[in-house]
Amino acid sequence: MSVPTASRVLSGVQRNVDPELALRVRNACEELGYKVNAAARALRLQSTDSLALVVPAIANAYFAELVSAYSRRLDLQGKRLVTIDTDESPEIERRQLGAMDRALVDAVLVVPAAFERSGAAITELARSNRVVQVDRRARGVEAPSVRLDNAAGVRLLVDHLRARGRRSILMVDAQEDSSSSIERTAAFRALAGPGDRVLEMPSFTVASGIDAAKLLLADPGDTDAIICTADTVALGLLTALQHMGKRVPDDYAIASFDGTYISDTAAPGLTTLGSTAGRMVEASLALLEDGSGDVVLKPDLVVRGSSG
Amino acid sequence: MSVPTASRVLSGVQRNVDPELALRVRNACEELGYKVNAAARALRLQSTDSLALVVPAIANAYFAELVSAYSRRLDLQGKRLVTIDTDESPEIERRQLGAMDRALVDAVLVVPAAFERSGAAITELARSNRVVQVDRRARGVEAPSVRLDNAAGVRLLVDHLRARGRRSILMVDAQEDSSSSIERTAAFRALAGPGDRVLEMPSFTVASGIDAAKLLLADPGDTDAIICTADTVALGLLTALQHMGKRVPDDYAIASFDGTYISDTAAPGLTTLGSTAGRMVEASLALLEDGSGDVVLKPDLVVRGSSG
DNA sequence: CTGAAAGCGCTTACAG
DNA sequence: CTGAAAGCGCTTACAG
Repeated sequence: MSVPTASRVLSGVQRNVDPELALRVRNACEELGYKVNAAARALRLQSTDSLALVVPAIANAYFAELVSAYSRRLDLQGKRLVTIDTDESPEIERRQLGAMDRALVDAVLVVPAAFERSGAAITELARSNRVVQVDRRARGVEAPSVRLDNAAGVRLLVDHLRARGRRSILMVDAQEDSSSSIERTAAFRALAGPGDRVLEMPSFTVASGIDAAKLLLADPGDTDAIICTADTVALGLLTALQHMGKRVPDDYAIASFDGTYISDTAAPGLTTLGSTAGRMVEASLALLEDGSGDVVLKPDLVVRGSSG
Repeated sequence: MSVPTASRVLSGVQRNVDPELALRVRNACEELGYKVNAAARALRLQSTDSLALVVPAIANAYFAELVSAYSRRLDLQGKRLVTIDTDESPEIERRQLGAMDRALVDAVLVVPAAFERSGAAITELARSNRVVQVDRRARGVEAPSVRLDNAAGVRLLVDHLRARGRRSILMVDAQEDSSSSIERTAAFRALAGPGDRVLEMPSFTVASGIDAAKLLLADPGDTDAIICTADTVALGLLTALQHMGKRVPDDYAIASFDGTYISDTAAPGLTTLGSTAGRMVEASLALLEDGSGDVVLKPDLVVRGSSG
């Protein structure tokens, strides 16, 4: 019963081993609590069965759902997903990506923390690892990407609100330097009329939504509709507006982007773009195989009570 | 310029290297995009600088905040945290823990998916890795644990609601087989009077909270106060009750357990137990050093508008 | 200060 | 079917 034999049994390689010997190997492992050393295996095989997913903020429902979608999908094919939270900080992201060796994960799926400041670390990482940018891009990075057609999403929401008779739309965004924010505000400004405006909050959180409601009521203008670039923000805004005596959708129609579970459970339900998590997962894993190009996903509209 | 020299430079070991040689090494690495192979390093050193955190559901705000707290804390000391989502499934948990080799992470922090069915996999893992159970325990596991004093938490909430004049309390829990659920419902039943009751929902989600509201209004009894065992559930319940024309806290006082950002942003704010994430992180990392025993954290009460 | 050598624990041609 | 040997890429006594 030699080391190579044990290896053949344990790694399930298709080379016949005497069944009785194999059984003895398995029993011995059981008894001794022996497990194959993953580092040695990775060193020898030059591959692991795990992928890394790097997200800016796991507490954001949108990213939490993305993590779940990847986890379930990869578990199905016997792979592991390790998730890293960069806390929206390009510095933490740089340190984490720097430590992410090809030897530990077969590939890295990254949602860049920032458009301007994430590029260098991701490009550096892409020198030695397979990398796909998910949901956002960073400036100047060659690695393939999967993302939403944000301009189309904005158009869908704006057209919907106008069709419902709304005249003055406020877009509530977070001034985080992300490619999706940039694309969304640019598309909105291109479509905007004189009564439309943009409000930049500090972060994609429920708290920002609440603050946005206060700012809006302090300077209501003609606004009769609101587009939030994240469900968490929309939730805070909706709740705060109601708490301050406003009716949704009567006084304010609200629509949002993410299509997370939040949109379905708010009261009234939030009109949003449908979740793209599933398609994003499939497209990014396909890009990992194939290797190049950018995938842009078409959004669709899910109408609920919040938009009237 | 030999391999050992490069190793000394790159691993920053305290052995003097000629500064000029060191510089040449660094330049060469820069140019070639060379990075130390983490698997080889782990194999040689028998340690990595990363810990694993295994949680049942990252989309649950409570766990999302726990992940963030660990991430920030470990980033500070130059370590990495890899997070694994088991989707509340003991089967996924078993596969993930089985693949989690000592060679890949220095230790595993695990929130068991289930009380009864997680024990075997965690015990098995503990044969070869340092393991600490966080927030929940699994039956029969020797590994140390950090958790909330759930009985004290229940007492705090019940006493508070009674002091506010409430007579009939409903506890809304999820029938997931977790140690915290078990401890909370047991403590509640021990304190309960004839008008108090327990409602078991399928999961710790906003949707369960909404369903709980419907069930409650279908059979209102004398209930005038509700304790939710998770903020997400409380949020769904609060929103749904308001939507169905009930006033909080006038008709129903609500209190919850987790103390996540949700409790602070609901309208009215949720009375909860204060967040223990920070203390849980510190205590669990200390246990990793020291090694044994169980830490039970004392809860405190944070009173907001939802409890009257 | 620097390099040759051993060894961490695997897997896989290769020889038998 | 089975085992001896080489080598994955590191780090660290050891010798110089």
